[in-house]
Amino acid sequence: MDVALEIVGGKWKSSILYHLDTGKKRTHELRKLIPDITPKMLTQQLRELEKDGIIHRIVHYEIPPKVEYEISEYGLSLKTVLESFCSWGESHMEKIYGDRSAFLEK
Amino acid sequence: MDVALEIVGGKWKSSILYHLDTGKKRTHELRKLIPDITPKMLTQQLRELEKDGIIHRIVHYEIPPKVEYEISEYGLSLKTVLESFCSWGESHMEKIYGDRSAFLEK
DNA sequence: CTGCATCCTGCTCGATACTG
DNA sequence: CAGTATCGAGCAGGATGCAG
Repeated sequence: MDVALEIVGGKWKSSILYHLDTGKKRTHELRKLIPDITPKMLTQQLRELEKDGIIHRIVHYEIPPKVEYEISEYGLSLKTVLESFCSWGESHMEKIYGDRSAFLEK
Repeated sequence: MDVALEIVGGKWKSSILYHLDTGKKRTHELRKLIPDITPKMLTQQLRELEKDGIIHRIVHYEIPPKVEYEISEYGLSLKTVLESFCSWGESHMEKIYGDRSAFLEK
């Protein structure tokens, strides 16, 4: 349990995984998709996910640099679990706040 | 997602839920089951779980005091999700460390 | 464009001692 | 037995500036 939490527990990891689910993404694309994340945190969380084998880091040696990230095959096994976890969170949220907008106003 | 993480994210909540799964427990029983937890943290985490509607707090007004905690009906819906999440963590752990003992030595 | 290094802040959690 | 209060440490996370 703790092991699993360490992997998804980072403040931004769920967001990153959520967006990578749509397909391979470049670093800058992720920044736009997650506006509030700082470059540092993005890199840091990506490194951790990579270290855990959840995502792949694909470096293209060009000028300007180009780096892409995608969910690994192993990461896909996590995705399934995360989805059920996430949908529980959603229904819980609705129970508490009535609807999503009320929460976002926080 | 973040909503769900806030609920299970506490350092001890998963342990507490795990033990309460076996049935109603008194405060002191939980302390024995989770030796490293301090009284403060136990109470704090229990209060948060109670606030989120995951567990029930049953107070018996006696001398000496007697308080019991049990998983609520709503908490049961979380349990299912947690179990799949947890078993993913276990298989991940085995992939990384080979087996459990290697992890516990950390 | 991408990523690292540095410094700093805030929150979570731990230790300890105390009340009803 | 159950819970609270206070203090302090550690670490994840934010801001900023620099490098390849």
